[in-house]
Amino acid sequence: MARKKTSRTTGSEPADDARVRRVPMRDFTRSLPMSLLRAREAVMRQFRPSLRSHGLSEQQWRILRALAAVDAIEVTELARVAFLLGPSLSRILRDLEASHLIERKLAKADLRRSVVSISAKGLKLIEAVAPSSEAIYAEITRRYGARKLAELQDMLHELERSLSELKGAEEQSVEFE
Amino acid sequence: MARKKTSRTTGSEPADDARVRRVPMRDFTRSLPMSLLRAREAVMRQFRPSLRSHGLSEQQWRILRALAAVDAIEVTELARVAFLLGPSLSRILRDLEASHLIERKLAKADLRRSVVSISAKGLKLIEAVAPSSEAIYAEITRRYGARKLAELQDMLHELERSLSELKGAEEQSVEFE
DNA sequence: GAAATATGATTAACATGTTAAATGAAATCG
DNA sequence: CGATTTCATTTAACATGTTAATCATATTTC
Repeated sequence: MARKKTSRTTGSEPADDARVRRVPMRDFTRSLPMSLLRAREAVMRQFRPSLRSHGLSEQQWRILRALAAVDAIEVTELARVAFLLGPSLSRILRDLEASHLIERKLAKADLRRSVVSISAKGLKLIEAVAPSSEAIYAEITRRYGARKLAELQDMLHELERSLSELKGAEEQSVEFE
Repeated sequence: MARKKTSRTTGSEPADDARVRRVPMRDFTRSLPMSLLRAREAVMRQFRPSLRSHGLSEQQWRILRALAAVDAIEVTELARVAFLLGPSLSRILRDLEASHLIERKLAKADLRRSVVSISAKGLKLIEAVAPSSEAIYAEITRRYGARKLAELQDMLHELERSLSELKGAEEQSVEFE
């Protein structure tokens, strides 16, 4: 029974008991998801200008880098390593193919599958972007500390690992609705 | 063993045997942005089913929680604490208001600003979601370890802090084009 | 005080995230 | 075999991310 709307008068300072949080929870600005989101944004903010100057989105860059590390790869596996959902990947591959940065062909053993590889043009683009990308990464490492960075990565992977078996607490208790 | 692009007359690429990576870079699947992305996804995967069962998106939940902690807040400040861009926030507030989960009024001192607060219905929703949310957070803490979790948070904040002054390495060298 | 400028919020346009449905091909069942 | 089921990918629909543009109000400048 919040009575905040009753005071549409000038007094933004309510005369009632409102004004303090009514539902005590952890300070969400310090929650783990928020910390991870902000940290990631702080990192990506460093890379985006460089990528953008080459006309690449963060996701396109992930895909090209994944492709540069292999000869060819199936779409499903590419989704896994680039950490993209199928529909997003499908659209981005369509555009990358139209830009001639990648190439596709059907897997002859299984016509449902298609196999993707990076083109010469795509490789050139990576070669153009890589120096600044590496320089930025080096500067981040320098600022934060190489040892600390490695430790952070270990802790992040351990977090991932420790949650990998969990199945989303009580959705079972509601999923029948 | 498919050597797919041997027949390309791209010229610029040497005729070396493809199939291995040609552009040596760090393994991007272990890059800091990817580690942060995967860790965050592993965490959010735990919360999403519960939120979804109450018809809430992750962003809507962030907004409601931010509003529950204050009496009222201006849109710009809300964007800052909920870590959302203006346009996203604008759309979500429109929908939350239509659902009567929040209320808005103009700031009388400055008619450009609007002030948002959570409604009684919104508070009830938070009270309904909070228990499972807290339980999930507790389980994550239990699995990963409370001390380790606190340490991880510290390291994430320090990463954020150490990058806060950086301005995006060499976009200056390209931004005039 | 009127014109110019700056600011807060929204809208526009397009890319991506996300879930469900559709499509086409392979595998399995009968 | 033929029907059904499973699987890989795409398409559809809608929410959100992201940058630019717009709109209304405030502030500044002259």
